[in-house]
Amino acid sequence: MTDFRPQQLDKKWQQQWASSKTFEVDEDASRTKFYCLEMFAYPSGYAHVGHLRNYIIGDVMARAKWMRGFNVLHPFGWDAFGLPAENAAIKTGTHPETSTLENIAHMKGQLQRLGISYAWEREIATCLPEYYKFNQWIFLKMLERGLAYRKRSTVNWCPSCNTVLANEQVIDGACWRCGTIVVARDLEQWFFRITQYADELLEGLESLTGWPEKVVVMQRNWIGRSEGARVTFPVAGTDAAIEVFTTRIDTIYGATFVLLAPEHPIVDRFVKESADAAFRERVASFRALDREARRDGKEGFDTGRSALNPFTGEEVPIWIANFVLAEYGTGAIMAVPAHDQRDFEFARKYTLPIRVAVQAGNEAVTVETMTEASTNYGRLVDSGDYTGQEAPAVITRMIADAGKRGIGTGEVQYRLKDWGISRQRYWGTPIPVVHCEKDGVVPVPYTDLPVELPKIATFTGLGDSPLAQASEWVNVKCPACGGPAKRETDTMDTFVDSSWYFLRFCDPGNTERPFDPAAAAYWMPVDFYVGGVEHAILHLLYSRFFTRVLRDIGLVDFDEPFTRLLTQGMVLNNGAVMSKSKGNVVDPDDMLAKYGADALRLYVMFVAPPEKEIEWSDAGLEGSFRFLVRVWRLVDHWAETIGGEAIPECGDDCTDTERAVRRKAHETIRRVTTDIEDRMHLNTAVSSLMELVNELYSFSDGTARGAPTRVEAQVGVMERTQTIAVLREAIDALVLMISPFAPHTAEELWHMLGHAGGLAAAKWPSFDPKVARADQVVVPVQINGKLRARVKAPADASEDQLSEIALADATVRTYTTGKTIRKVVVGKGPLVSLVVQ
RNA sequence: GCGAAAGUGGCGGAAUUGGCAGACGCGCCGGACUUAGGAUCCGGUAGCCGAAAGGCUAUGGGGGUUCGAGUCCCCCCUUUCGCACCA
Repeated sequence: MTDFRPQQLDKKWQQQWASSKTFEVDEDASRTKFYCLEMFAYPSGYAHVGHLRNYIIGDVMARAKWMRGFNVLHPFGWDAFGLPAENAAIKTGTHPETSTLENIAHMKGQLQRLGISYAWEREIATCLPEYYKFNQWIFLKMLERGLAYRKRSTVNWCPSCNTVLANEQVIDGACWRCGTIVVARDLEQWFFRITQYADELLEGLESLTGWPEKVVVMQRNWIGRSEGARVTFPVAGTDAAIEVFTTRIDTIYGATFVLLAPEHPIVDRFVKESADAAFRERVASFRALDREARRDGKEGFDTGRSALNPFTGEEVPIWIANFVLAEYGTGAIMAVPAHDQRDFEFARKYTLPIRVAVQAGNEAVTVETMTEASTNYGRLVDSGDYTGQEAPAVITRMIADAGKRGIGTGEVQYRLKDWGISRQRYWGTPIPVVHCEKDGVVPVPYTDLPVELPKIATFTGLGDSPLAQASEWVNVKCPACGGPAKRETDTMDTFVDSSWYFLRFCDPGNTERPFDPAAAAYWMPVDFYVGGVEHAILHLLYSRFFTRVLRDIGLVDFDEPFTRLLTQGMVLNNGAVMSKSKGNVVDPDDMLAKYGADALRLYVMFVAPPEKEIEWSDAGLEGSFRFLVRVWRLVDHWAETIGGEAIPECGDDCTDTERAVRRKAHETIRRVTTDIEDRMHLNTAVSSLMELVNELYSFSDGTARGAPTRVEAQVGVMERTQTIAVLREAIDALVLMISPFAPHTAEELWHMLGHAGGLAAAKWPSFDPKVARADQVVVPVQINGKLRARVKAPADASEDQLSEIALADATVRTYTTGKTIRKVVVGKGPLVSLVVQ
């Protein structure tokens, strides 16, 4: 008996994989590629077991694919720029670069101790100039194409992080990272024109059949396409006009007032022209409200002005309302209280007129009786020439008429905004432009890339942009005129880094371009992508955007970067997500010291399907460890006896028991293979392997103490070459199939079984349906819907034969004698169902 | 409020297309081996009735379709997640 010492095996095989470069790959046109990727990590310095789950999921997939003959790219890297390192520098004085590189080294060690099969020579870190040079390269390309542009705009400012946030980084009016309430601030910013791709990003979702529906829906909602019309309402008594966006132009005869966002530009004019100090104040106080406060209730006030409804010619009052969003549509709406719930509430609150313009449904809607807005489409009433016509056709007609009369036009609006990428931070990619007094914004020439981050010694956390302090770096000659100029001191949002890193892995050493298009053509798209659902919108949408931009630049020739997406569930402990502050983290190194990497890997895969959240359990881990010990003992027990035997041909000379073991082995191969490859049910794959082990134990009873086994107790049974061959086949298959989950143990066992060469070179076992098929099947018999008997039948029995056998059965006959058999159904399974009366 | 997913033993979870509900594991109970067992092996373990054979009841609740429903349809309850004035 050889002892199972997982810690030694971990070390031995990890060294072996590293020294023989087992997982390093090259393009090979003769082989089918498989690109398996887990979302790269922010190097916080320490990963608890909750962080490790998706790497294990990816590794199981990668290793299984490897054995199935694919050329597997399985790389890893670091999302290494970002706020936490800079915040730490402010606190401790440690330079972000120092702490980041240390953190990377530590976390890399953690992943290596888990035995994840990464092609480490492709490792990338976004904070290195070799990488971010190409953030800058892509930025310049986008600038050339008008996809990167500058605009002055109100942005979200986090007073705590001292930086601008993208819309997507604001959650419920608060900073996504620190939770501080965001305030508005006006700054000159860089934007990526993602809205130019809005329709394409939306349509592309249709093709993402390998993504969870949930994520597709979230993206669709985020893009938020809506078709409608822009209609012009002239302001009475002036040459000005207010444009509104509406999806319900069919209700325009019911528009009884116009609402403006407090920030709407025309409000400035009203304020300027107004002598009323109270009016000014109300405007100012409305503008000061954050999103949170505006949600509390619908508030508004009259501007004293009125607008002309271009369809009716009627004058309607103009109000300012807190719930009208300045950043959506035109920042102004026509209010139709009869047919919009929000307008209805507003009208009732301020007793503004309500007028019905559409009748939907059977019961007529009247202003007097309605208690809520009637929002369904229907037949128009009191709508001039359009009266009696029906939506949606009338909408098309009204938009066309508005166009002819020059009072409106069809328009599509998106909830999606252009992506603000400027960050007033140090630890990020410098934006490669200079500001020249004479030439304005001048791009840094490609030949001068990368614009390297200067070393800054002290981090105060005060001021707008830390880079502004590095005066030697800031002051440069203008690339265009040679005169004095200043570098841009903002850095890029780190989501830029992560929007194309998966492409860099295809060719991480390229110094001329982000990557070689030929390499990307071979490896991309990513076949299997694993990561947290928290990236369902931002990272995944930006990556889809970047992929299209790079396509238009000519670097890739596909649209969608990720074919199949798996969003793994979180790991909870004591009902909560693991976090240091909650004090419920489980340290992987503790677990490795106690049980080894394989038990940890196996447990995390077995306890629940990958996309579900799991609750950490020491007892569960212990159970997985026990299972590995069982496997170890089984193989150890038989290794010598069964060495060198060929795969059996189980003919008539095999016993029933032998045939049963072969059947179980092949059935397990079938189940594990489909569970891993088709269904991603890794938990049931493991349970199938456990069943096989149980079967082999009852066959061979491989106890630790060498107690007489059942098989050995039968005289002469071990002389049967068939027995040995059957065991050999089953045990080989077991070790092969367990290897993606428990690679260290499997490598050692494979070696013990006398196989030359590592498992990565071994072939996944193949399933033989002929072997898996039983000669006899047990057929359940239902009588009036209740299970009453089981009968034995030949596996290839026809439906008629099955009914015959069932009806002849003694138990069945106790239910049928003296009664009429009304119906006999033979179902899949097979199964016989009788209706008896 | 809108949208999505889910609800199965003491627990985590199985059940692939409508076909034997509870695989597999944890826990618990019993046995074997033992000076000992928290090691290992074997067996049992949804609930109720029964000595047993067996029967009855069970997949959040209520209806329906079907020879047959955890699975499909309708209504309701609960939980989780996402979105939340997007005109």
